[in-house]
Amino acid sequence: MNQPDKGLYSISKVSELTGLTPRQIRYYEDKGLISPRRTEGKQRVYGKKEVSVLKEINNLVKQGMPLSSIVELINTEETKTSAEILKGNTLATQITSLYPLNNRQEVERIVSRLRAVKRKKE
DNA sequence: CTTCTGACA
DNA sequence: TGTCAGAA
Repeated sequence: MNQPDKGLYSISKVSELTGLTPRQIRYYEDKGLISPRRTEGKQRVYGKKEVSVLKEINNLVKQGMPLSSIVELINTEETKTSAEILKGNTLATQITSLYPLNNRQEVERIVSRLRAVKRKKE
C-alpha cells in the first residue's frame, strides 16, 4: 500500500481512479500514451497528468473509438508542428479522417483536453 | 502483499 | 484483455 506523497499514485490507485485495469494502463503506456516515472525498484509512479490523460483516453474508448485511432491522434498531436498545421492538418480534420460521423464534436472536445494536459506535461 | 515483465491455454 | 508465472 502506498501513502502520502500528494499527487503521486501507484498503479492500483490509478486503476480505481480511472476505472481502467492495471493491464490496460500498462498497455497504453506501451503505446506511448503516457510516460509515468519509475521508482528505483521499477515501480510505476503516476502523477495528476497521467491520471487526467488516462481518464480522457477512457472517455474516448467508451465512445467506441478504437485504441489504434486514439494512439494515432495522440502521437500526431505531440509531433504536430506549425508546418503541419499550415498544411491544413487541423484537429477536426484528423478526427474526421479517423472518426467520420456521429460523435465527432464530442471526440474533438475530449482530444482537445487531452492535448492541453499533454502539453502541460513534458 | 503489490507490482513488474513476458507470454499465451 | 485477462491471467498466470517467476522475480523483485
